[in-house]
Amino acid sequence: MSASRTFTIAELADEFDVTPRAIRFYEDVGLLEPSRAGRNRVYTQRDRTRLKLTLRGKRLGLSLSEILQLVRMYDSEADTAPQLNAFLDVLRMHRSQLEQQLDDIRVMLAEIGQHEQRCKRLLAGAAKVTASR
Amino acid sequence: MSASRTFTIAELADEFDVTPRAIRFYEDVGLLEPSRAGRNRVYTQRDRTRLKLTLRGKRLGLSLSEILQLVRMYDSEADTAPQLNAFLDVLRMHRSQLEQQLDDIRVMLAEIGQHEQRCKRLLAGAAKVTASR
DNA sequence: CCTTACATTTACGTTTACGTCAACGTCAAC
DNA sequence: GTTGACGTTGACGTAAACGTAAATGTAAGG
Repeated sequence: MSASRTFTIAELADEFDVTPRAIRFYEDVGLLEPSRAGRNRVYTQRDRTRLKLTLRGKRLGLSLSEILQLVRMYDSEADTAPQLNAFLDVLRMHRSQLEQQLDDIRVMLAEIGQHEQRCKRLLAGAAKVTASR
Repeated sequence: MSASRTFTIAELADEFDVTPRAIRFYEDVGLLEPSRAGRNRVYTQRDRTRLKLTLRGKRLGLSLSEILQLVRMYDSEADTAPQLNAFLDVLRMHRSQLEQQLDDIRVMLAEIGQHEQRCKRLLAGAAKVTASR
């Protein structure tokens, strides 16, 4: 029946390459809600998922409070029309921000490509010069 | 001969929607190097481009010092083979990081899509219920 | 029993990226 | 001549996201 594995703080820290301090901090701001075995924290799969979401958000430059809003929204059982429409607005905002980031990334990747080509040309030239001596 | 337009700090601040304070701060950390007309700063097209790069970097979650490294690298006239190879290494690192971000964005966009669908379904349902009364 | 490894809380320290005055210069407009 | 509008340089304040040290608990192993 695989009673839905649990994790220690060190296991999660190892897996995601963050410090226990950071994980406790994420709990402080409300992103994680581990249960306890005595004093010690016990993390569920849900917490693990939350942590993964948190780190993904961080990689995209979101602040912890922004991430918190997101996960709360996703968890919330919005059901009234005003709530749902507000929800949709937030989703649209985030989508447009992500698309802005996609653009930014495309531009930067293109630039990186240019520089790589230049480097390679220069290296090829240098190799010839070296070989000719 | 369009003597390569210049800009005041307020013009740039307006155009990119940042405060003059932020722009001066970017100068403090070495990202901008405006000339002066008396006491006042005069920004060139080059500064404008730098500012654009800076803000793009920020949107992708880079720190100002990381951005500084990038623009310095791009400006540098690396020509020796070791320099060029080091350069290529950095480029590869940044590329893989950007690709990680691409992945993250794809995942988040997919999630947003799911939630949007759910919202719309619920709204459609609510509309029916409302209409039936 | 003692050490080692891992956990805890409390609390202060640090870096980053500006915000926010304060005090002043300057040039045009009234 | 003074009033804005815009610019300047300090200098201090602040929010975010942990780092780091101190003091303590506790379970397992030798």
